[in-house]
Amino acid sequence: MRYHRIPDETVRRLPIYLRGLMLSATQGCEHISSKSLADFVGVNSWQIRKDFSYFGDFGTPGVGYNIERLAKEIKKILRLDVIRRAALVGVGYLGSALLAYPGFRTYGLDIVAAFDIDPAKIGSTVSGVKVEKITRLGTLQERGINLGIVAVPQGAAQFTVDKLVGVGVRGILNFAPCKVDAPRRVKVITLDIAMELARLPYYMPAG
Amino acid sequence: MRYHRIPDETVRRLPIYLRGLMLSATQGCEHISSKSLADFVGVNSWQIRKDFSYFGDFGTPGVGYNIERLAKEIKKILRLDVIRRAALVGVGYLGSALLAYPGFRTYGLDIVAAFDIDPAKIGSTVSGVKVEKITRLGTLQERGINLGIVAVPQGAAQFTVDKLVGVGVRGILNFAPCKVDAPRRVKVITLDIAMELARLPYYMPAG
DNA sequence: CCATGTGAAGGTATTCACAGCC
DNA sequence: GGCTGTGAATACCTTCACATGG
Repeated sequence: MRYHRIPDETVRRLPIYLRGLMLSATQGCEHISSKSLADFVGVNSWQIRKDFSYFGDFGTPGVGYNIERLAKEIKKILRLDVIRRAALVGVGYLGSALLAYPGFRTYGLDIVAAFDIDPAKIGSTVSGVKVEKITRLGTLQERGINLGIVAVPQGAAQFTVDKLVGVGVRGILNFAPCKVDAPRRVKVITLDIAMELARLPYYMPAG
Repeated sequence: MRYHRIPDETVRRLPIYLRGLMLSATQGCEHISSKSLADFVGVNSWQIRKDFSYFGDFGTPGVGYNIERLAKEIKKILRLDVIRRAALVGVGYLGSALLAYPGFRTYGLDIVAAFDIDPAKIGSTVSGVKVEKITRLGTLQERGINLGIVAVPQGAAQFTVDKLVGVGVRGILNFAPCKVDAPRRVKVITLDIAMELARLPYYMPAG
């Protein structure tokens, strides 16, 4: 089944696999079986094989998958093969935490610009990134930045998204706990942290 | 179809509905139609009606849903009808951001304790919560805390989860970018922020 | 007339089981 | 023997269409 559209759920898991592959690459092995990778990342081995089957034959029966080759392919599919430059809007507690977070580098993602509306913050440097006036968002395009991260209060979220869309951003990660609208050509992923915590009690049998 | 298990995907959406309902409650209306709620939260109206149908008849044909009654029911289903007390482990950038984040209160969730391993942080107060030595985790049970939030570096995540499980925590929100194991009676939700950003480029047509 | 609630249909994702290959 | 890749079976979720009720 070589040529097939990749299901969304598979795309969601690809970064997990990629992380697992990169980690096991540091341990000297050249190949990894779907079973070992399964133990590593917490996904069934048959699910892993099925997922990989959507985009080609990367495994060798009896041996496993070539770690480096597979990692490279996953990066290519996720379009992470080029370094991705992102801009952060909103340098509050959460924004500052994101600037300090080393995890983005794992995927070749880099937050290279930060914007805020608060004059007290503008001009300061947070985790090596200088905070700029929000009116300077217009410079994103010429700086090759097409990913936006929204970490502003709920009330400012739609306005911020509109601005980002206006300056050519193509993908937005929104941390504000609300629905935001954007043209279809711009992909928005909303990540509401409180919501995740909120569904935890449902799964706690009693008490 | 009155008595039916609620699908996981519906449970995932319940907090969205709850937020929408609480917000529209502040606008004076007593009832809301599935169509209006749909515009509000970004979910189809038929999906909303189907979701609500899993746990009872709350709507009145021709009128809509009673906002207060429905919100109360959703809270009950999610077990958010009692205030939930959570403990945070790891008061770094992300942990501090979580302590300052007002969004948890929306769902009746409250971070009432914080722990860290760094002597420089212990004893200090962050957003009104005193940072305690990690060895004091044993006091959670008597303080009625059964939710844990893990915001420690990857290398300390499994250790932290083990500790939390040991002191009777029943649900864990893990921000460390790795799989963590826990007994089946403890529900773990892992939220890897970088992973969400990592799948964004896939959906960006070109460039 | 308007909006809910729900069977039925359609689509998507997961799991299984095993043929095929190293 | 070990492990991949994949059709088939199953489970799950979404969408539709409309009967039912206020």
